[in-house]
Amino acid sequence: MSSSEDSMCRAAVDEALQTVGGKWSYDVISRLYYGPQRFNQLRRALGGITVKSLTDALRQLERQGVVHREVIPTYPVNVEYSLTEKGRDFRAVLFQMRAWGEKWLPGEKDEKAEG
Amino acid sequence: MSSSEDSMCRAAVDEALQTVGGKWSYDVISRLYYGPQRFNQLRRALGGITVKSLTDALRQLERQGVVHREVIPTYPVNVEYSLTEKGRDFRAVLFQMRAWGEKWLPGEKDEKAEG
DNA sequence: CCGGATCCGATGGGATACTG
DNA sequence: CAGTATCCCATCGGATCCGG
Repeated sequence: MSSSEDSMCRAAVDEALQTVGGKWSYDVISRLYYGPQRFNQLRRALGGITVKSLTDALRQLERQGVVHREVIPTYPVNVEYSLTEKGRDFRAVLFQMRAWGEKWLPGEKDEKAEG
Repeated sequence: MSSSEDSMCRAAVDEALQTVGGKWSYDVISRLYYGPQRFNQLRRALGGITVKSLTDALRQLERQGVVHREVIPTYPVNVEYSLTEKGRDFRAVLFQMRAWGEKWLPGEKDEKAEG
């Protein structure tokens, strides 16, 4: 495997960063792990997020193929958002982030193994 | 144990996001994996990064305990930056990001220089 | 109910000048 | 060499109005 390629590494990591980089990206993705949700359903779940912020976040995730957007032609229109396989697969990244964060969060760990 | 806590999950993931969230954070960390480096050494390695951007990135990483800053009182002053254990441990996160990114990057499926 | 359009304040990153 | 201080602009995120 490529062990010293910086450039291609960059692009791959960048893809992940764009996915969770936004302020609400993580929250949106987290909610969608519970299953498909409609727009205002997400809005309510995320508390004080504004329409534009949520739209932007969803559009970004959609462009990356992380989120799938399905329009259900009822009246009024219903739009359902769900995670794609790529999105579900992203759990591994979040999990790793969380593991690292919890391990090194300040103050939470008293035992400072001096090595 | 934390199996379904969203809030603490958030804090942990947030810690990771703050670490790589900045535009240059990833590049700085990557360079430091090669070993301790001085300020201008980093600057040159990172190409067109400005003084302020590099300073900001390093300060942020320093605050989080990811990077260690050591002043060597020579003349002129030398300052050496290196990764802490927390920083070195972050490789797992970057690795996971990279793995996911490479797996799902659009169209870039073909492998290069396969032995 | 979903979300596009627009204005606005906060923030981040870059360029330049100057200092210890 | 290693920054600090300052100004500037691009982008982000939020609020509001409006249309499908």
